[in-house]
Amino acid sequence: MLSNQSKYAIRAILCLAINSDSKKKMGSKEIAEKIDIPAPFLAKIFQSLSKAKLIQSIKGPNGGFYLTKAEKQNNLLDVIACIDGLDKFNECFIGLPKCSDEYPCAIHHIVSPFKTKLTEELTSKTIADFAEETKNGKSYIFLK
Amino acid sequence: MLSNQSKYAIRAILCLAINSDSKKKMGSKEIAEKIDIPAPFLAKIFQSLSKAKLIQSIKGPNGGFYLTKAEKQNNLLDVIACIDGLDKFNECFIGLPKCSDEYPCAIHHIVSPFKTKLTEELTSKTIADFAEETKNGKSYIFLK
DNA sequence: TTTATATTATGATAATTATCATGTTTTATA
DNA sequence: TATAAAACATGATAATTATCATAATATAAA
Repeated sequence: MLSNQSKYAIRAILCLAINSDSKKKMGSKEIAEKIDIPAPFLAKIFQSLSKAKLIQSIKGPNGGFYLTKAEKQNNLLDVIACIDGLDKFNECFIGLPKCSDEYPCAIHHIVSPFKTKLTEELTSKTIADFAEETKNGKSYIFLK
Repeated sequence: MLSNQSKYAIRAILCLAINSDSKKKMGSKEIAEKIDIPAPFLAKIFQSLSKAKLIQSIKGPNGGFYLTKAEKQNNLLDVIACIDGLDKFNECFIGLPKCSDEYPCAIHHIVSPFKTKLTEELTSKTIADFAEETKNGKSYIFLK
């Protein structure tokens, strides 16, 4: 349902949301180390996110990545859409090319409400919201 | 969460449950064509299922695959466990190596109840149950 | 006992995804 | 203006997954 790339992107962007702003940028290596994922891979992911205007990237000394206030108001489905595309996210759980409420797969009635709920959560809550929860110790983005 | 192999395995074993018994076996090619998946790949999947005693395979002329009554009482999580293993099925949605009720990821509270429910459905309902629903037109295993 | 049919077993190829490495460009600052 | 620190861009490698092909084995029936 999600590629590793998307998973990493979500964790990384939450990390940025928590620790960065225009005055306090972060290097991709620093973040990669923090959330324990391969650094060059994250660099590549950040390029995609940057092109899609989901994160800020500043070159040169004291450069790095950060999120503007506006960008912290984006949601996580934007991130998934940017990396994986939404087709992958929406595909049928047991791989039917067409699976719908009208012609459902065997477990559609379980998966469908979940996906609805998840999609709602991933669109209605902002990155800032998720970051806040993590700050408050309600959830985590790295666990060794 | 599920590999293509598991997805195919589920659809194929349901196809078997619906169309086969000890007197009416099915060839793997026939099934592959019916549910529109690559035939040699299904043959490989059937080997695994056969070794795990989840399906019957009879060699020679008029041979083929089928499910005994007992095998129709198995559940779909057995199939997933056989092909992917349960680790893959249970892994965190955003890839945290350790994600639990105590130390949850950002969306654990959504994913966790879903997984509980899905696991329950996939263990409590038998293959025969799912097959019955498909026979009754309540769900589908192939849709072009 | 031979033959045809079907699975079994194994390995080769292809495609995708993930990871790593390198050189280029940008830009703040000394 | 030179330098160094950082992202950018690109491509190479590795690992995993999916797909395809072929030879071996088993067995019912002629």
